[in-house]
Amino acid sequence: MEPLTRKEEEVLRILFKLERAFVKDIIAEMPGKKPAYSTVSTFITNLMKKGYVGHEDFGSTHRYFPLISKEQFFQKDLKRVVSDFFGDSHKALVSHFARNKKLSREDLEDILRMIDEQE
Amino acid sequence: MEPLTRKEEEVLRILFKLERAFVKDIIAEMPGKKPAYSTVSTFITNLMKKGYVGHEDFGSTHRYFPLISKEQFFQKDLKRVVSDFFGDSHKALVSHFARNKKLSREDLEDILRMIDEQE
DNA sequence: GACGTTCATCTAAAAAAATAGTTGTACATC
DNA sequence: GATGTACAACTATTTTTTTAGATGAACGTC
Repeated sequence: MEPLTRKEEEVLRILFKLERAFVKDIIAEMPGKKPAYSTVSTFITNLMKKGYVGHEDFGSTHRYFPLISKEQFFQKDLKRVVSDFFGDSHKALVSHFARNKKLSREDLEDILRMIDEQE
Repeated sequence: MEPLTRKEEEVLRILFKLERAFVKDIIAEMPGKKPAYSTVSTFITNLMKKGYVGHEDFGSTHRYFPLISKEQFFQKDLKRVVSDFFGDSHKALVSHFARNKKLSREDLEDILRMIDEQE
């Protein structure tokens, strides 16, 4: 799939968050100084050309939504973090969270139970 | 800290991997069509100006190394994945790994033991 | 049905990023 | 000490990205 520029990515992330949105909704979600309507509109057009975004007609205006899943989109980031930072060890990543108190004993026990049920 | 361009990031990631490297080592690590020496050299210069990279003299040449930790650098990616993809739940991320068989029961049990020892 | 508003689309401009040529110096070799 | 090589530093060019103005259509409203 064609790579995205930074701004295109930013818009797509907002679209994941909003699920479905008009251009003005996207602008509202953008932090700091708001870009011009046509600027954001250009990003959307590019995202559509590249196949990441679709739209549905809503009167004479369009409502946009992502065509790929969050999972697909974040996979490359996740992979990179796991491979480059944690040396390809998922376990190392989980340990990191546990050490930094982002995960409790209870959370992990819940997940173990989930594994058991799966089997 | 000043943001990096895509290529600058790429070079910094290679530098994390190699730990210490000459320009030619970095080029060797770059996939696909190799850029000119001076191109990579420019990226390094930018990384130095922005404070991400340092160098030590080695005869008349330089050996470069990262000035920030991997952890610092990957933190923003990790945060983004956890917040945007897993809705700020570290547990959701770990469950995801478990479901996709990236983590075994044994791994999780090891980590639980680690938590116990910590207390 | 004229007038204002909202929006998509087209086009163009400005800014930033990527790329590499050139130059001068240090060092090795013969 | 002339010649060649390797490299840093500087500069310039090309390409890509970001940005937004202009235009015209659709729609509401008075």
